[in-house]
Amino acid sequence: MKSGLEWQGRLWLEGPEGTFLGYGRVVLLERIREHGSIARAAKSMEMSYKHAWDLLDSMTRQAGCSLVATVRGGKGGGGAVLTPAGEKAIAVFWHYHARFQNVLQEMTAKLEDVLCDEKSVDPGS
Amino acid sequence: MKSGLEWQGRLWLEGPEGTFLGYGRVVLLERIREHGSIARAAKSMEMSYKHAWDLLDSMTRQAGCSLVATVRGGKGGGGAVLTPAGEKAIAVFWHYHARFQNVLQEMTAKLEDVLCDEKSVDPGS
DNA sequence: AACCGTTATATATTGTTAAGTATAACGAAA
DNA sequence: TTTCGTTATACTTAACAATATATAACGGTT
Repeated sequence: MKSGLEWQGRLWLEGPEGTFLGYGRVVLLERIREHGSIARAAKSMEMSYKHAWDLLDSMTRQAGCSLVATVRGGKGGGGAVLTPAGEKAIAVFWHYHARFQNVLQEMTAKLEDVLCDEKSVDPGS
Repeated sequence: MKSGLEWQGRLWLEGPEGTFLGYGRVVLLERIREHGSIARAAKSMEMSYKHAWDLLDSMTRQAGCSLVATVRGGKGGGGAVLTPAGEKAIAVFWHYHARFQNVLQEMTAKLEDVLCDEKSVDPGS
């Protein structure tokens, strides 16, 4: 990384309605697992409840099943826990995300120096 | 791709000020090469001139040299052509972008079916 | 000298995305 | 039956990004 530049990227799983599973959505799922409610999960990542709910709604519609099971009323007012599908979604995403990051890192390592000196246009290995 | 889902991603080269080189910026450079002016390049991709100019300015500052050489006044009012650095930027980006797309395609091919049935949480190979 | 389409730059407008706010329904527990 | 914090939903406001518009400078050509 002689040039001070590095390859970066975003990864998401594309579904029929656009994004199905991406970084933010997976973090949201993890926060729900951690906090036991959509409201507290959203607050913990400075996201509005509405936005969080919309994301979950989008995921649920595209997955064909709920990734979280919600409860209204009752002790504590209700809450939300991950379904097995929700757990799997997290695991699958991080699995591929790790690969993805490795590729970016390799690409950065191979990135040769500078554009500005009068050299060839060969992009490298 | 049994599930109808596919991995998608965005790739960019990160510099000191954020994005240095990404898909849209590279297409802009190519359009400048094609049209010979920033104004026509921007119009050809339904981008405002200002936005195009800002992108070029950002690239120039981060590269440490101009990726396009501009001329004001004169025949036709002026224009812009790519510098060798600009040509190299295009070549480098597409080189890595192709790799990147290959990885996404491989990942999609390995993506196993569905989240919703009661199976293991194993993310696959 | 006047003209032209461009670069370069500033300011205003639009449009989109997310946050903010409000309200109703929920239902176990006190 | 009242209370509680939540889910679920609608509506409003704010933040941001990009477009749109405006203006000056440029300099070869006519």
